Amino acid sequence: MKQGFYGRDTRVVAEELLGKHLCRRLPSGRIIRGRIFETEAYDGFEDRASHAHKGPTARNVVMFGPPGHAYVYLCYGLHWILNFTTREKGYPAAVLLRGVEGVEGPGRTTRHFQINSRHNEQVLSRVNGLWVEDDGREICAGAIHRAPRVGIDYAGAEWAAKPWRFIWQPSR
DNA sequence: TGCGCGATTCTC
DNA sequence: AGAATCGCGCAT
Repeated sequence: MKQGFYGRDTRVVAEELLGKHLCRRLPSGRIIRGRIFETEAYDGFEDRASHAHKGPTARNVVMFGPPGHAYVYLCYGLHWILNFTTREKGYPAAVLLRGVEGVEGPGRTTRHFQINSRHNEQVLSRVNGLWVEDDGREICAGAIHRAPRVGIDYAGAEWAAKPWRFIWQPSR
C-alpha cells in the first residue's frame, strides 16, 4: 500500500486493512503472506489507551512520525507487537495488527512472521521485507464486526468501551 | 538508580 | 488462576 493509505483517519485505516495481505520476506528469502482479519485503532493525544497519550517517549516516538511505518514494541517482556503508524507526522496514531488468517493474536502474528525490534521505525516496503498488498478483492462490509479493544482496562471505562477493534469474519 | 507493570500467551 | 520475562516510564 502507498504511504497515503496510512495517512488518514486511524479507524478508517484499521478497517480498510482487513482483507489485505500482510507480507514478509523471511531471512531465508521465502515470502509469506496472510490476510489481515483483526486490527485495533489507537488514535491521538486524548486516547487514554494509547501509548502516546502522555506525549512522546523513547518507546512510542514512532507513533508521532510519518504514516506507513512499523511501530514494534515488546509486551510483557515476551511478545513483540506490530503496529502501523497512521495520520500525519506529529499526530500520534497507529493500527495494531492483532491477527491474520490462521494466526490469532498479536504476539502470535509477530512470531509467525518473525517480526521484532529490527522492524521498528522501518517504512513498510518490500525492500525492508515487511509490507502490505491489496489483491483487489473487495470484502463485504457486513462481515466486519466492531468491538472494544483488548487488554486496555487501565484506560478507564470511557476509552476502554470505544469500539475501535475491527474483525473481519469471512463468510463460509 | 530503582522498581512496578504491561495493546500477551501458555500451562496448570 | 498464575507464570513467564524485561524494557520502559516514572518516581526517587
